[in-house]
Amino acid sequence: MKDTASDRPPAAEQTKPYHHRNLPAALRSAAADLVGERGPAGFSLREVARRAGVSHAAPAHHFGDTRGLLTSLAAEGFERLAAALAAASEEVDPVQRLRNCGRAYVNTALESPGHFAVIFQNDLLNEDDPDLQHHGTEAMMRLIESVEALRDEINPALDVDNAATMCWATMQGLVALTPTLDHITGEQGPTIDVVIDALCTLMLDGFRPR
Amino acid sequence: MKDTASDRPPAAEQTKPYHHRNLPAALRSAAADLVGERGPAGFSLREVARRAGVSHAAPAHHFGDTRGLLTSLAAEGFERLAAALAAASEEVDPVQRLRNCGRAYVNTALESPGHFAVIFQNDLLNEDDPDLQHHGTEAMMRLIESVEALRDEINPALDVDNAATMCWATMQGLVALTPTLDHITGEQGPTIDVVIDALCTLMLDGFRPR
DNA sequence: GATCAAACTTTACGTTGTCAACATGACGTT
DNA sequence: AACGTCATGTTGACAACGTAAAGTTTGATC
Repeated sequence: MKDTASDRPPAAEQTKPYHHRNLPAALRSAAADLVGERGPAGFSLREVARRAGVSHAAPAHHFGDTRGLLTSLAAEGFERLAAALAAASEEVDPVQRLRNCGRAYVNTALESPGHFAVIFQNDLLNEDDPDLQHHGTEAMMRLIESVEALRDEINPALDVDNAATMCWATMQGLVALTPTLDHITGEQGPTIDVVIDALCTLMLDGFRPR
Repeated sequence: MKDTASDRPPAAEQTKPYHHRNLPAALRSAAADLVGERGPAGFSLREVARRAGVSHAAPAHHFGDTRGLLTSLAAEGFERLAAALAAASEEVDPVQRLRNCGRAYVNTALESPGHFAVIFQNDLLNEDDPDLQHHGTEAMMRLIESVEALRDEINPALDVDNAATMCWATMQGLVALTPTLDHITGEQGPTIDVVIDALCTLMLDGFRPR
């Protein structure tokens, strides 16, 4: 029964902190997989523990409770988003830069479906968690910077906060609704890429002075 | 114990079908309240039954299981949305009409938070439910009709499906994200009404020919 | 090498969703 | 009017879940 935990004594690649090399990350990963497969409703702390190969009470020592784990997952999602937006912001042309941000948002969401399925579900999260707020504001700031660059380029009167909120809401709405709308209209909706580009064009035009 | 169910023998307004005058509707109402209070994660079949004053297994006879009840709730949400969009579509000016639809969407969402909290959570719903699909397509058709009217007025080349998807995604994204964004940015975000009107203006301008 | 705290397991308890069995009321048929 | 039938609602049971408490193992530090 106990050889399973000791059959790999060497393989010291990382500074294996304790028994498990990195349980919190493993649990986050398993949680992301599970939520990605079954959605937030199909999530179960015990199932996550099972997939990580630990007992059902192990997660509590790192995340406290279910909300703690999902909050950590959401924070990681914001972290990935912030990184993707930062990478997309290397483009010098402000117009192209915002378009890159739009693509980066949707790509990140599609690559991390488990993270983005919980990111805006406040009833599942500890909204006051410092990590969550930190990475959330970081992502928002990346977007705001891109909108500011756009303002400086095409329209000094552009309301940055307003425009950034519109961008974010539009992107997230698109990500969240596309499957439902496809199903409602009979799997026949327009491709998400097409809608994204159309939306970016529409917003960029709209942000210009009259 | 049994007088509570028989203290109102007359008052035969509706053709009270059986014991309870209308349990399915009462359960939907209780479910909407509960989801509105605690979010989908705080939902519980037994708690809903408790609030409706019936035993914990009563809902199963009408909705099968939890998914069945939430699916019915979502269908009712789409029904309300379709009705609101229909009312908003009485405006004759196509531009003002679409703006009305935007306001109607957000108002309906704010008036029925429980319904809209589950409407796009596919992991909670039976996506193939006939009622859900019926009212969902009905709502979508109302929106498409308004976009068609706009196309006929301002731009014959407008891609209606694309534009309608953009409108819907934008509105829902706004409704879903506003609380989170407010919290992230420190309760300081722009009012939702302002963002809505700005978004409508932006879209309407964007839908015009170059 | 003994000690201590962190990491993990085990056990236990209350709640939940769902199922089967049961009771009750309404309605049509004869 | 009696009866059978089915929809309606209740009761009891069971496995899975989240969480807390107590116990066990492991790594680090003195």
